[in-house]
Amino acid sequence: MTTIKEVAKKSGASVTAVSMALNHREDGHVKKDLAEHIRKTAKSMGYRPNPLARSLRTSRTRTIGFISEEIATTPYAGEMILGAQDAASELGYMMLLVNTDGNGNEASEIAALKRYGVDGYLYAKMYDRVSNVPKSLSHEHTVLIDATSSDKKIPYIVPDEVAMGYDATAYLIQSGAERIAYIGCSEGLLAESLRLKGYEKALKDADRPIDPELIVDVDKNGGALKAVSDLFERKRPDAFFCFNDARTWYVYQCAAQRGLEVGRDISVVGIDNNRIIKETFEPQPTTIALPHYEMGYWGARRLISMIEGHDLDSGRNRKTVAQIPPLDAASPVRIRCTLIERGSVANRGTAAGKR
Amino acid sequence: MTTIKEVAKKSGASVTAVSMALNHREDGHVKKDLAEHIRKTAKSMGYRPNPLARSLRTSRTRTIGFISEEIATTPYAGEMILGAQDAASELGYMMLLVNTDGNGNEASEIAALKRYGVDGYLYAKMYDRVSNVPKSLSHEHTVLIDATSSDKKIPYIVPDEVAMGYDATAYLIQSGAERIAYIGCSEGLLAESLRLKGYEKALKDADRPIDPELIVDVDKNGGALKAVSDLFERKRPDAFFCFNDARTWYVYQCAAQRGLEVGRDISVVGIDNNRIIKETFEPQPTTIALPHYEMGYWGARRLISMIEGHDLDSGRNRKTVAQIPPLDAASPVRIRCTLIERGSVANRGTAAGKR
DNA sequence: TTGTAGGCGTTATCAG
DNA sequence: CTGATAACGCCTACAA
Repeated sequence: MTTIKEVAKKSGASVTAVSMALNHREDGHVKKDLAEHIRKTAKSMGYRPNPLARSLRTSRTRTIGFISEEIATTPYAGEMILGAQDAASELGYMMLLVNTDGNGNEASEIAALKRYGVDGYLYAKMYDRVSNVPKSLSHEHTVLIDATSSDKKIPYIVPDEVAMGYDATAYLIQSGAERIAYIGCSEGLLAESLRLKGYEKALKDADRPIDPELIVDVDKNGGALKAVSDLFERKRPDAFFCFNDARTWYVYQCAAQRGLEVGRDISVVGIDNNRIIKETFEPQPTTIALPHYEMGYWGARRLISMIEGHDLDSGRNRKTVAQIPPLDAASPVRIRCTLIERGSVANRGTAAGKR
Repeated sequence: MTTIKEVAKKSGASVTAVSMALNHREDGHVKKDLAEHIRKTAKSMGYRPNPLARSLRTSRTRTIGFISEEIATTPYAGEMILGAQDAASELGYMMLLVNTDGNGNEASEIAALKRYGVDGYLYAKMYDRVSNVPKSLSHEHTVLIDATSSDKKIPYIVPDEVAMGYDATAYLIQSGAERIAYIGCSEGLLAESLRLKGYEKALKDADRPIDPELIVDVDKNGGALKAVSDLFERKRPDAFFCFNDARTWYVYQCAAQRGLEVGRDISVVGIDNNRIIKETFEPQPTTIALPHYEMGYWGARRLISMIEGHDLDSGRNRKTVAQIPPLDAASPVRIRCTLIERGSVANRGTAAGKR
């Protein structure tokens, strides 16, 4: 590891000059061409500042802590972590990861992060609900991901569930569907009521009636399958908006039992896509992708902009992000999701069907 | 943050004495009771060493780097990360996480980890294959996870695929199955041939013939379903060992089409368990859990033992681990997996069926 | 415009 | 046994 001192010696300048030049603080301190010269020799020597030494001095580490409850309980955690890591990497930050197991190790993990001097915290939940960051974080730079903060000081970032429901439903309407069913979830999740709200709004905006009989909340396994089956018999829907992939499965299953073909007789839009669905269903359901990657990505960027006290350049993220959330501090960020077409929507000669 | 200097002042000892006492290096340097006294006041002041300062001096950081290719491409990554993080946390280490995207950012991410001074590297792949760590890591403390190293200097840790196939098949044999089919994967994965080997060995050990017609390698979607369907017609197997959850789905689907009931007419043992399967199948397939958590956990422990140059106490891991791998440096570690019964095995009045 | 010196919190060396 | 003191690499007053 080459040090600042060695650069100084080689470039014939003082340590101060080198430090100044390397941090682009030449202002009225170091002559322009000397600064250039220093930077060039530094580069040629492959000089990289030692983050430890720098941090010890500045008490800033250019690291952020990612705190996740039960990282592995959902398959989405990986996406979120990846997004956050991508943003951190783009901005020259490192990410420290800790897991909390719900058994009270949270405090000690956070304490560990504090000791290592992270500049800020990403506090990640695994599905949107009203939540609070622990008091030990409330005065630190913190962003809450995938949960709604009740503490208005803490920015949070959640999927735009209403838009999901709206987009899915509007898409089905556009494609010419007549009786659009909503297969919801009986667990009382926040996402459930919000997606339903979007569904209803889309119908209303299209001057369609809302038929409560087309809306079913189902649980799991046999019971759920039966409930969906009953719906098929009762209302013969020609389109389905499904709360999640398990619900999509029930619909496909019921359709198969009746000899109905997805993409011809019925249309299906689902949320997210399990690997099983990818490897077993034909045609693939049209899907709204859950924005876990984006939540991680924008959460980390937001956090770092707070840390650095200024807005960041717009991200050059390699994944397509439907909408760049504003970075003004107060408001929550709602991420709009992307619709992925997969040919499971019947072409009824209309706009969406024709695409 | 209280510093060593403050502790020195309060306890009336010198900084040196405090440092010695706190690191339990009193040996012949600090009187036993003074050391005790120092430790007590340090504790009462809530003193915690500043890792940055310590690292600057010792050039050891008590951090490890977790390098993962495309963290989010499989749902298992979360498990692996979690396992590694748990082990690190237990042993007082922090984990820095970086992602490599296969587009050549690997070198720069590793360089970043190096600059931050991590003590060792976990190089994680997402399924077992023959692989090498990049040259930049070959002289560092490195453990390869979920891949077989061709460089014999690098320890690696992989699932015991043969044991998986053996256990699953032996279990089906014990439960009284007659015609045990193997539904494999046509992608040519290492896991595929190893699990098949286990399947064959179990049959051989039980003096059962190996019927090639009971062994099918299938791809995905419709083609796979048809192949499994043909197998049902051709051989009427009464038990199935499935390479993964998608294969399990094909079997359930074919059974349903024929009015066969899993757990009564046929027995199924699968690998791993997708959420869709959990929420839709009844009864649940008997499953062999993939050991991603364990690979992460034991990988990190192995790494840290290398870093510290000595074996570690046996882990008090909160998850049950089938077998504690030996920590002798040279050999690869193969993790034996856990069989999880879920009532999908027909009770034919035999040992396994009765459990 | 440049260079010197002090300090961030630790650990390690080396006289007392 | 004990306690100054010098590093570790970097930043930044402040003096030249």
